[in-house]
Amino acid sequence: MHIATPHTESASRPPMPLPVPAAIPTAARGAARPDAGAVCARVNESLKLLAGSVDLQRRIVHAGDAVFQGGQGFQCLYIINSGFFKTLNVAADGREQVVGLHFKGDWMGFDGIAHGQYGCDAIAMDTGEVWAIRYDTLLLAASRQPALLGLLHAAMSREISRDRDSLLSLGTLPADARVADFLRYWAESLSQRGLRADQITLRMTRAEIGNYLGMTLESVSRALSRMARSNVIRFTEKGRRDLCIASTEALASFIQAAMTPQSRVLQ
Amino acid sequence: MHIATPHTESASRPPMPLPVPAAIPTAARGAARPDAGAVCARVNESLKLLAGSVDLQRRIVHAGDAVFQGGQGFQCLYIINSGFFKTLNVAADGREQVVGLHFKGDWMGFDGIAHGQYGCDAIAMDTGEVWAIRYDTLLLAASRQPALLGLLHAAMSREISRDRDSLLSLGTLPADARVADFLRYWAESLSQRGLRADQITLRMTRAEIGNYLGMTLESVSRALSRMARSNVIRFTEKGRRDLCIASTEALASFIQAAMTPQSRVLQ
DNA sequence: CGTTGGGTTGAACCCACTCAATACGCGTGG
DNA sequence: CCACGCGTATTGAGTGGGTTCAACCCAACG
Repeated sequence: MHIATPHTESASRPPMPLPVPAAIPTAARGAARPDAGAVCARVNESLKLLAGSVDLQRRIVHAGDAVFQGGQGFQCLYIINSGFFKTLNVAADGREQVVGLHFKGDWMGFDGIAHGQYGCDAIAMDTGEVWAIRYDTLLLAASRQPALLGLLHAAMSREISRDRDSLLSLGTLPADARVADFLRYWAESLSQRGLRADQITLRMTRAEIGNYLGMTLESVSRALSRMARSNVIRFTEKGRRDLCIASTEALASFIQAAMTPQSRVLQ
Repeated sequence: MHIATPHTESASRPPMPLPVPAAIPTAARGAARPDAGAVCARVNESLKLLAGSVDLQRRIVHAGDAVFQGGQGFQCLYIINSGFFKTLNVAADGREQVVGLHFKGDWMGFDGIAHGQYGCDAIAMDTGEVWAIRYDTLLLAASRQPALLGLLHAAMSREISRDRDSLLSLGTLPADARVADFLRYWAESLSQRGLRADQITLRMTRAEIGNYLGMTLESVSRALSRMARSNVIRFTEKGRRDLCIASTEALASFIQAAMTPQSRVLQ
């Protein structure tokens, strides 16, 4: 695989540098992960900026409420101020799948911009607050305050990156590793919002988790049981939806171990 | 791989406080698919608008060339004027997967906006031409010509929708159906660009297709063989990478048949 | 020619699914 | 209070779809 030559252009403007390094080491590729504190600060700054400069409508939602539904006419983007949300994609033949999990500071509804109507359902997983911002109003405000445009584009860009990470996980990891990676992602999202990440309460049933990860609820249950047996996680006495993560290193090594064929050492 | 329905919604509350139509019929959800002619017109209009109002650099690439690479500093967005491209996502531990296929009129590089560096590799699958547009220059031009912003946002929105459709396919379809759906998507993309969609030449090896669809190259080969045996596709005499699609209806019914458990009727 | 990369097909294995039984927590109503 | 139903979770047994390993074919190419 060799880099394209910046072809000699006829009507090329003089100052147009295209820096293309010859090779990028694999280690440096995934290194773009910012630390939790910085992300937390960015989230709060963004929310403050939005609240101070755009006309928005606050909305309280409860578990099971739909913020919007697929097929509904697009008008608003939604920013999460608090709570946990999932987006549900539905195919024409009825297949449906959870395709995204969303936390404080995340935006929802981007898929409505192109088609004029939302492409999936956004469902609250517990009580929370979302800010509805009319897309046209946002664009108007952004023309006077370019920082708003930066927020919008960064949020869309992050969404695309995240979806591709999900694709990578779905396509290359076995079931146990997918479940572990799901917990890692959830914990990382919490810690990036300034919440404690060692003790997390899943807001989804095993069936929902399995749907999100492309497997059955039994496989999810077995994976969690194996992780508990390996002391990677520990269930609290409150129920089987609250669990403690011993250490992120243990999680990572469990994922790595689950990827090798001869794992399944202890059931 | 059949998944239990995630709609648990046990906590259904009477009020439903949002301006949400009570129920959206499943048939109306996926009905947002515009016809091929309209898409083709939109693509050409967009390219013309861009070429006429933004400072861009044309670049010729050949099969295997990288337009940009993950980890490289973000500066430009790339619009495809001709050719076929794939985007490759690479995890920190070395796993890599094709996460997107891109055709004329598509944009690439969105994932670089948020993190300041690209998150995946963009590779040409044959000879083609991309237009490089500096992101800051584009924003500047958009401030005087809001239509440019509309193009950008629509392209990002479509990218997000497309990624979610991929997630749905990976998570809910068995191997044979995924391969068939891949062909359907490819043919649809061609027809939306005004190219003939009944006779397509795959620009990927079986291994690449399998990687994109989360399966092995042998499974891809077997799936294609079964489709050929079922007269859903037909290989041309030129080689095993060119094939004819008998009819889109046959493709759709093959996908549907592959989803039911008791398929595998004829080997 | 021999070599190499891509593709197909068969056989055996195994991970994840299906089916099933059991247990647990919770709200409801007798 | 307990009984009951319901949704959820766990675990086992058996099956099957997809993988792994292998052999083989074919076209391109030096």
